[in-house]
Amino acid sequence: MKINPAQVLAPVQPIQDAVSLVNAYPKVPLTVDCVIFGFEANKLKVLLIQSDLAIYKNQYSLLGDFVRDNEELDDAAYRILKQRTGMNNVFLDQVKAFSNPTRHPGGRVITIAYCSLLNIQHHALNIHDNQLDWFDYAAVSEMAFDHKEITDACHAWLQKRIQEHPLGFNLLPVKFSLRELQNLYEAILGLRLDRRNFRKKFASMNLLIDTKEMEQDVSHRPGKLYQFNFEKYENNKRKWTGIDF
Amino acid sequence: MKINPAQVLAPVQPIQDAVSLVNAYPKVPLTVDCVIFGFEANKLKVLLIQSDLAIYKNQYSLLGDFVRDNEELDDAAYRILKQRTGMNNVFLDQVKAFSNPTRHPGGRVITIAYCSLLNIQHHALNIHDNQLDWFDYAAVSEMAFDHKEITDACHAWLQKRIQEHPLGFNLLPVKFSLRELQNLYEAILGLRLDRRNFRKKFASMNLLIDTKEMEQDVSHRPGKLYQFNFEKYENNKRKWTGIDF
DNA sequence: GCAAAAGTGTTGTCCTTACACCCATGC
DNA sequence: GCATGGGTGTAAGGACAACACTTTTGC
Repeated sequence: MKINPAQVLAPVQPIQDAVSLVNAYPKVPLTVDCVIFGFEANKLKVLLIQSDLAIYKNQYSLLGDFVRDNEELDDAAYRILKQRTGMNNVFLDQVKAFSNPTRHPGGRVITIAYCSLLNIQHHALNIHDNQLDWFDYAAVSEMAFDHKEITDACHAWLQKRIQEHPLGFNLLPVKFSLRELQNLYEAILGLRLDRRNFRKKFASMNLLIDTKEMEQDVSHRPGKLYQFNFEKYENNKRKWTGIDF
Repeated sequence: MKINPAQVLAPVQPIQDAVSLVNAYPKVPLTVDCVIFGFEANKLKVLLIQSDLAIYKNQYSLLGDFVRDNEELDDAAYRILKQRTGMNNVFLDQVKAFSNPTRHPGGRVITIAYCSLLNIQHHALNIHDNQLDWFDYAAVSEMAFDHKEITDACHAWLQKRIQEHPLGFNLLPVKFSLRELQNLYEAILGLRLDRRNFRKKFASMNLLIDTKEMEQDVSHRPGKLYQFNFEKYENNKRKWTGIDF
């Protein structure tokens, strides 16, 4: 881009009317899309809906909606989550904006992707719509729009986050066994972890509360059930982790 | 939100015309804002411009612009960067979308924040506009719009990222001394690091190339100059870092 | 020779990894 | 009693934190 020196050096006229300035901006359709992860049968699951667009017949897409007038992005994502799952107080975090001009067949639509984690067994979970289904994340290879790309980005985000923050507990019941927790990490990270070292690691954190309860209805020796001590975690977060790359 | 069961169970009519669907979406003005960091005199700097809005007279704001029709967000951010600094090939990464409906006095504007890192001494750096200035990040307490919040979010993002990825080199000349590198980390992280351990850490990574050159024009014993070996880094990235929170 | 920063090693502690056996329960 | 996973300890190696003195250069 060539810069016109006269223009650069011209005295700046303050803009009196911010409203007319904003009205002169081009406007774009904006949506949020929620990548809703669950965990069941030792698999990471993702909640998808049959696409309602004819050109994506028989394909599935993320749960999304356009952003309403004066609606915060976080609120829009919560609205979708609540509407589709009936649940409140669900983990939700903004991940990334996707803006490829050809990502939507109806023309340019920019979307903000959110990652949500919820407990599939939660009593409040209420999947109303028979177009909705849980899919194995690992088995989903094709989706409508660029939703596969968005889902993969959220999965990568989750892999990294789960190592550094106690997010994973959102995918489990409030009370869980160490085996469930380890299976969760293994499913998300796609690797096997040493059982003794895994348990030692969590024991040394001192962030698991022993509920004094045991697993029920398992066909083997029942394990202890724990709760995560979010309060203690929040009070002891540290910031410096050390340079490492 | 109350769900109407009749509506839920009604057979889904595939939408034939994606274009008219998208045309029915509400549209919002969308901008990108670049938090451009530099490093000089052992301070983290941020490049700001005098606000052109009358209500923010004498305040400074980030470099931003609206997103053009069919323009990718990344491209919009690069365009702003190139236009304002004259530089290409600058580090740039999307950080977060900000959507508070009252963040812009002219009405609702959603913005996508980008973090950019550049070398203030780079020969190609060409600050055309006399409304533009570098400010100490630590000394900026007030900015137009929600730009202080955005800048702080990018700073927090940078603090975390610099510990895990070799971003910091973008703020330094291609050839730099270990002292410069350590000063950079200390400025960004806001803490003091042990010099011997810092040097040992980088030595043990084997990612610094000894240029066999020395600092010039310093009033003390000159240090060796190094380059970062980006190629080797890219080929040896590892993914598992261990659970730690 | 003095000021300023470069350059360098060791030790103790902690964390991580690898690895194997007995125990409790359901069937 | 057998299958299944629960629960546990140790030793070696690697990373990190703390710490002080000599060297080189400009002035």
